[in-house]
Amino acid sequence: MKPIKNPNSKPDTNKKTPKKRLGGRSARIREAVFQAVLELLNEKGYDALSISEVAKKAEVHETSIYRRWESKSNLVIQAVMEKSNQEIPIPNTGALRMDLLELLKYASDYLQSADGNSVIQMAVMTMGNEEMALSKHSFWKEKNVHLSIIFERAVTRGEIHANLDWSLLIELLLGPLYFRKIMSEKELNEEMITFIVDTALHGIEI
Amino acid sequence: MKPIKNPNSKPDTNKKTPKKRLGGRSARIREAVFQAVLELLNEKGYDALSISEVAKKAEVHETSIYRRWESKSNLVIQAVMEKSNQEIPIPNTGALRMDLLELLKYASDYLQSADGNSVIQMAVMTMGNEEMALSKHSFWKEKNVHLSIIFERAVTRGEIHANLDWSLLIELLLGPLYFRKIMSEKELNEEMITFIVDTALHGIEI
DNA sequence: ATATAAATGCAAGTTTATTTGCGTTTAGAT
DNA sequence: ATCTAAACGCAAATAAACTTGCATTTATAT
Repeated sequence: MKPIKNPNSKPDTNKKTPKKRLGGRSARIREAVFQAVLELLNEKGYDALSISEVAKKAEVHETSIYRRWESKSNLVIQAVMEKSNQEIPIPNTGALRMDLLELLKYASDYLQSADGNSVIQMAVMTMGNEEMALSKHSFWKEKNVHLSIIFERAVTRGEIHANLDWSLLIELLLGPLYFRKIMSEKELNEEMITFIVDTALHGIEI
Repeated sequence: MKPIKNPNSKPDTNKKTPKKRLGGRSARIREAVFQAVLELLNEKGYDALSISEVAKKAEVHETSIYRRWESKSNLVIQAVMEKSNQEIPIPNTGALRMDLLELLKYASDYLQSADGNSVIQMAVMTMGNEEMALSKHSFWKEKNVHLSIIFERAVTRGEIHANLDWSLLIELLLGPLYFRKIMSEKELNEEMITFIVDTALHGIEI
């Protein structure tokens, strides 16, 4: 017999919220579904990705996906954000120029990988979504703070001025990579990286 | 993936080719549909946009849309590309720095408008689609060529070397704007534009 | 003006996406 | 070990997206 909710009952002030299941089968399904989403996203792009295909690839019933994630966009965003949560390795070569060359090499490889593709697609999808844009922004602020150590070390070594706005510099360095990746068919190669780093560093008067 | 039909493609040289109708009712419907697409794209975003809604808003039967544009993605990219086909006004102030400041100001305003939003969404949407990516790439190559006049004038004035790779420079200038627009909630302001232009110009040794 | 067939409208179809009801499995609590 | 209900699988229903055949309109060539 189905329990009937009494509309006159007092609101549940206790912390007796429904006990979510995070382990076991639920966790396995979550992983399998996210994995399938990322593979399909890279294979066919967001537009052509279908829930039923995800279900087939993850060997999960599609009803389960509909009930847990509500919509395709929500599902994809969850999958991509979890995947992109890995920390960026911060180079520490002892010289700013070399650090930046390594950083941009890493960023290029990433952008040209399946995961990088997904991250870009997700970033743009969330442009119109207030709530999801918030997560993305704070996510990027964290990355930004994380990258600042490169510039702090450079200040310590006396390579740059302490009052340099390094967040602007990061945008100047990474922006062109994203731009080329989105707009052009050209690869993100050594020549481009060198041009960006050297122009930027010379530009800020090193 | 579905075969893509491009209504804008030039008639081929074969004499037995069907004679396309470009004027009258066809043109009116085309305009009404594109207008509806752009409005709905800004209102609800790509994901939530449906052909039937477009048909209703444009007062056209949805069958006509399906037959002419084949797919949602194709329809949207055609509409956005036509809209973004307005030529970029090329500044001609007599000095490269001022030209670039004006160019980036224009690009910023555009990126922060409804149309700019659509263009970015489309650009990313088409990353996974071979055929559509081609249109986008040649579209951007044209823009690139169009922008080159700024640098040709600067060479004539002796402001930069003739062998400067200005397509790389364009990526360095515009990339950061796109990057901030996609990843951050910060506005594309004067400070950023000045930083980009001055760092770039100083970087390439003006 | 007339003829031709391209483009559209309309009324069906079909196929894919999404929801719902219900029985089964199982994570987490006692 | 046992109990409870969250999460799942399955089948069947509904809704939305897309297609097709045919009649009508109309852009364009003659």
